[in-house]
Amino acid sequence: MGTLYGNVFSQTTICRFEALQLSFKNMCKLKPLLNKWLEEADSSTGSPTSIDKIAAQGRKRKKRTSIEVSVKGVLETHFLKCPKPAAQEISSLADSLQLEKEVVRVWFCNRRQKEKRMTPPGEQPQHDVYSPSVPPFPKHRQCHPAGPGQGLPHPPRGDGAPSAPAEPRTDVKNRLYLLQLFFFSSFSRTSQHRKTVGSQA
DNA sequence: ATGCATGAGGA
DNA sequence: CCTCATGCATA
Repeated sequence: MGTLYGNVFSQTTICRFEALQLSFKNMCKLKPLLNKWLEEADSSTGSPTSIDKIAAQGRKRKKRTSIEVSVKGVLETHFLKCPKPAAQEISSLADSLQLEKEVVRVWFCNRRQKEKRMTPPGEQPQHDVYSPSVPPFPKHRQCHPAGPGQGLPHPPRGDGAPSAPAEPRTDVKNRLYLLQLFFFSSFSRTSQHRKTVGSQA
């Protein structure tokens, strides 16, 4: 048992799902899985739902290179100017920062992904003319392993603009709204616990 | 909870 | 090379 989550997804994914830090598509895909877990935990029969997991790769993982804050600052600046630099730009940038080109490339990739994640709290979903069969989303919040009892999923992040939360994205509201619907229909039951996932705050 | 990384799939 | 879904490792 010392091993990880013998079950399906990693703590990372669960966490990101709950924090709404996944793409909309990804969120849709994961919802059914999470439901399975909830049922499982609910019946508490200990039925080991194993839906497989991609087999382990027999390759050594590169040691995580931690980038210094100052360097991150530089990268961030460049990202604001050009989110998708060409290979050559990456090369020179990496060179001037004394980093491997690959590291810089990956950094940009991840940065772009981050940009596309679910909108962090700050704006509330709007009432649009969508499905009339669902009540207005409550302010619920579901099982948090050790959460004292807060209703908000995540604190805001210092993204530079303290008073200008303007989102350049357009479908954000749709995403949020649909998610609320998902969660509402999914978690409006009992069950407050989930097993597996050995280490959480 | 998040940062850096891998890998599959796509132009 | 990119995007996307995911996760080991780390803060």
